[in-house]
Amino acid sequence: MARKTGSHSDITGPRVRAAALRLFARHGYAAVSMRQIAAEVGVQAGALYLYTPDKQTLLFDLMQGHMQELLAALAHLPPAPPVAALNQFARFHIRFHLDRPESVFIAYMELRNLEPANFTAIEALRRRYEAALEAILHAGVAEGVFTLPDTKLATLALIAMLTGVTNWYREGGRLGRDEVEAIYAAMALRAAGVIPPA
Amino acid sequence: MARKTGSHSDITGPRVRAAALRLFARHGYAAVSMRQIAAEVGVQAGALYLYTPDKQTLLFDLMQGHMQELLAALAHLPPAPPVAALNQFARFHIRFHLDRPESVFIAYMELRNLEPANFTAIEALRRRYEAALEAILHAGVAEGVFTLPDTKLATLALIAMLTGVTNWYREGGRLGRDEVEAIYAAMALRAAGVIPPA
DNA sequence: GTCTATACGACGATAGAC
DNA sequence: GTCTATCGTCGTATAGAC
Repeated sequence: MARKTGSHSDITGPRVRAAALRLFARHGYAAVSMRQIAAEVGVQAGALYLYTPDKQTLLFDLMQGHMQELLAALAHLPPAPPVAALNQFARFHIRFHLDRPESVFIAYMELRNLEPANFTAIEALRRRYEAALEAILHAGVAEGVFTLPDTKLATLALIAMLTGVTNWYREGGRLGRDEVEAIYAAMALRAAGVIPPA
Repeated sequence: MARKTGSHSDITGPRVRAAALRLFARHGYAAVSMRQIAAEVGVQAGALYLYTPDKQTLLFDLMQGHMQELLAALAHLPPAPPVAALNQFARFHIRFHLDRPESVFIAYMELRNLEPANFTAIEALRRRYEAALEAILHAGVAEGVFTLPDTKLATLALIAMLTGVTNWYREGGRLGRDEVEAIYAAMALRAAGVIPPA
């Protein structure tokens, strides 16, 4: 807040993205103006265009970054047999999403505000994530440990259920993150037809 | 399209709401202008204000109407023991939501665009719906037919799973509505810890 | 790298003619 | 009941000073 001029290109860029993330998540892409983002960062509106060619690209970069981070983190999960893999996937999904409520909100709600070419790119990333879960379900059905009439539909149903956690979870609430993770993972396993050991 | 003037108050009102519903669902409340709605109806922008005091009220009326319709339809389900009641609820939820994809989309995505007082009113209606499902789950746990560590959390997880159907279902796709209903209901029952008879 | 100033159009909403 | 015309504001994006 001290100096008003000078060289800040390496820190102002991330701050622009952070402000856009917060504001888009809270009010929605269409409802947020470039002037608001600039005010949040502490610069004038015109200065934003040093860091992004336009508002649409700002949205796309946030969404693409989120999806790439998600896929990169997913790739670090160790291989496991189907039941353990589904349990691991569910817990990973809950944890990852609870860590980034704002990015998640944008990734799911602002799809329709992407221009066609950008939408296609994000959809492709989303499908790669879904394919990872479907592979687990498919393997489990093949091994006879899951009971699922349709792995494609089950994939979408499970992801919707797990992602729903972001609609209500609040830090410091009745349940801790580990408890929430455990309960959701157990429900996911049961939904897949696994009878739990206990 | 024929006559440009005359008395239309009884049909123009519903047409305004229908146009707003379609446009809000497709592009989002904040991204839709009163001029666009007017163009869709075939009147000038100023004429819309004969049917709604402002844009915000238009959104609120759509959401409130949707939730009231949902609760009214829910109230017509016959009483049943927990397992049958959950099966019936899941099928009802899927069917109702597939019948109104646009209203559903708005009801879930435009909450943040409601002014505080309107938000509170819609939230109260949503909670009444959730309470109906939780009552079923609670009764089932009490009778020992459901295995759920937390009925509140399970309520939200199940609703998220079931509502997710609207994200991908398209008329004329691979699966018919009855099949989708059956598969989701079976997954909901299993997630609640019911071991299916088959 | 950030500022001020501005171009130009669209916004929600209203007033008054018909 | 709908129109045209308009108010005041705000939108994205750009130009040029420093």
